[in-house]
Amino acid sequence: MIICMEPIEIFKALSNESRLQILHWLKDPEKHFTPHEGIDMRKIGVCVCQITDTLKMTQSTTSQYLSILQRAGLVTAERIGKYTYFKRNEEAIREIGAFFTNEM
Amino acid sequence: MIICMEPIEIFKALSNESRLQILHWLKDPEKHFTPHEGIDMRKIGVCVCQITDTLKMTQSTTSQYLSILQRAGLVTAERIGKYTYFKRNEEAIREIGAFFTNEM
DNA sequence: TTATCATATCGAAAGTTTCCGATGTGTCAA
DNA sequence: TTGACACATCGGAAACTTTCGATATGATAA
Repeated sequence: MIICMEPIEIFKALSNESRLQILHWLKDPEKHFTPHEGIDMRKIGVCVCQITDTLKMTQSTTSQYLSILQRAGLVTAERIGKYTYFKRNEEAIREIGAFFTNEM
Repeated sequence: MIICMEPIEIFKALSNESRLQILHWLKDPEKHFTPHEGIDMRKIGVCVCQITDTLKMTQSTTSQYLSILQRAGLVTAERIGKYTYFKRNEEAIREIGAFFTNEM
């Protein structure tokens, strides 16, 4: 187990339709977002404003939800210039799947 | 997918220390409960009053938590005489693990 | 049939989550 | 160096969850 998991934090983060939605969109970012030029969405991520648009909630709510997902370890953030790009933490998600299968 | 899953309901059910605890105890019932005579805890389950004792919360809370776990499909209940025996739904739990690994 | 035990359900106080608008902070371009 | 944009954070109203005690329901035994 490389990533330190707080199962309750993870399950809480996943207990909300919008956050589940975001995680799902980020699985296939090309389908749901337009890339910034020079940014590979799959490698770097998607910025908060694009997620805000797709989510149809305020920037404030989107930012909070992303930070809940980040604290749970489900996504990672990278700031480039004025944008912060979020992408799935596939390794952590795989480990949670394994945890569920083996420990639950 | 045999069992109909509501991921949000499942994650909500798992977002609570006591409910996670119950699910964990039921994995190895011999370790945490005393069997009723003639009842194989692994096959039939554990009654609400024993779970109440181990949980150290009221009967009312325990009963509600079990019913949340049941609605999420994580446990099943069987009434025998005046007792209701709850046990893990191993198949559903396995499917949730698979769902997590494949769909999340 | 009534008393008793096991369980479920109701109603409520306290705590948490959801989601917002307003405001603060970091970055870049003019 | 200021204006504008992207993002984070604060404070709060409404909705939901946690947990309880009281009470209802179901089953059995006397």
